[in-house]
Amino acid sequence: MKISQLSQAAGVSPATVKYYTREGLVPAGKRTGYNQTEYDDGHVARLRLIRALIEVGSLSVATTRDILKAIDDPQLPLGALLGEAQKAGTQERQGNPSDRSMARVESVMQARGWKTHPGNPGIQLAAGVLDAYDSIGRPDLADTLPRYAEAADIVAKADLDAVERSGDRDRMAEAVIVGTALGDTLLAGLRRIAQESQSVRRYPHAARNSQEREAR
Amino acid sequence: MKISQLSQAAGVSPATVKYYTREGLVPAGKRTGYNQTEYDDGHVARLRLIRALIEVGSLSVATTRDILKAIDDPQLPLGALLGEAQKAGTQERQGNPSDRSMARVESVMQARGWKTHPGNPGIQLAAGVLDAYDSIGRPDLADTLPRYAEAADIVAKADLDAVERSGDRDRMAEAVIVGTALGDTLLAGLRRIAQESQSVRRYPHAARNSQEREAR
DNA sequence: AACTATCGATAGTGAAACTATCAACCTTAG
DNA sequence: CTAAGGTTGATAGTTTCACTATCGATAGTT
Repeated sequence: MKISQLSQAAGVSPATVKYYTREGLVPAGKRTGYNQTEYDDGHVARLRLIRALIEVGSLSVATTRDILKAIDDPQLPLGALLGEAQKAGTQERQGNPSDRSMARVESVMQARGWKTHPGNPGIQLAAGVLDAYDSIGRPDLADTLPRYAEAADIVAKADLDAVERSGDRDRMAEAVIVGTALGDTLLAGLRRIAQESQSVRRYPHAARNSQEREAR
Repeated sequence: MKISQLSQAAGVSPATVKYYTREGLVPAGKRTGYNQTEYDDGHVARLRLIRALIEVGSLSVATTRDILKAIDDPQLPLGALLGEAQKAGTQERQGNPSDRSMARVESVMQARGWKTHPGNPGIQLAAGVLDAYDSIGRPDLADTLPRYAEAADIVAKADLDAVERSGDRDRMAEAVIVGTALGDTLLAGLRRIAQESQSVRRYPHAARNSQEREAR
């Protein structure tokens, strides 16, 4: 398969295929001459995965590269892979969270019986949100925390079940990566549906015509 | 309060204050001379809110502007405000989702008794993720859908409760906006904690030392 | 009077994610 | 066999985003 066919099959431009290859997201094809390189179905699958992570999961090219590297390492145990996957959607927090917010997150963890290593990126992420609630003068919004945690538990169980059902190590690895990265988006979508539904149920008289101007 | 004091109080540079003012995220201060403008505490609060939405919620400046405009419009009913808030984190989907995925999302909605208007951005978002699962050859990952929906329901109820507890219209409006935008991040964080916890519970022997290299 | 701060306007910067161009060089239809 | 067209890696250019810097005019401060 030549680059134009690969490009066609995967739905990305040849220039982009080259770019991803340079950046190390796609393995180089098999050179068969000065200007001939042979690609295969594995390349097509890889490109589709990349596009899904970038477009649907909103990952950066650099994050996607790191994650794919983890999948490609057959030595890496699943636990470590999960650690890599979790870094997606967790852009390096700069100002680290306050002790107070960290303590609140830890108290929720204790309440749910959650145990992780202390560097889990989700802890910083959650604590950062609590700090943000404080900084805008809305500490009351943090009251949702236990119920969010209950929801997170349900999702995490579903995630791990999906990984277990996947079969061999490589498919499990893929499920970890994809489930974590795209799962955030899926959950966000469902949350929006549920929110509007709840809103309609509680305020049946609310005007919603402003939402008609979708087509702009 | 002069711009340097505002800048100090809110933790953003004077240049950035000017930029946000130009872009319409912050109302102009009260001019008191050719080169004097007076700002107040409302400006400080607004800037803190902006920083929270952009840094913690990862919203773009343009999306933040649109959302703030909705808060500022006292005519806009809460339902319409929710619609605006929901557009955050829902970057215009370009290729619209397949009928098959839309149908799957709708079937979950029916199962949970969810009712929304058809243009709800979450529907497209969720269906897009299902399409992505298909495109990478992992339709099995969509089996998590009902359990994700259960979790979304719990979160949405917590969200609406928080809005109701907020008091007057303006605080409710703020809760809708902030809860939707930052809630995604909070949920993502908690999900990561719960995931690792589940993983540790199920695979107690998994090596996790690769996660020690946090400080890079 | 000297110094510093501020004003709006405009130009510049740096990162990210592509996209275009290039000259050299195969492949293949006619 | 040859001409048209596809392919190669390298490199340069483009676009968008979110700021950041500079400017000349002017105002308050010591």
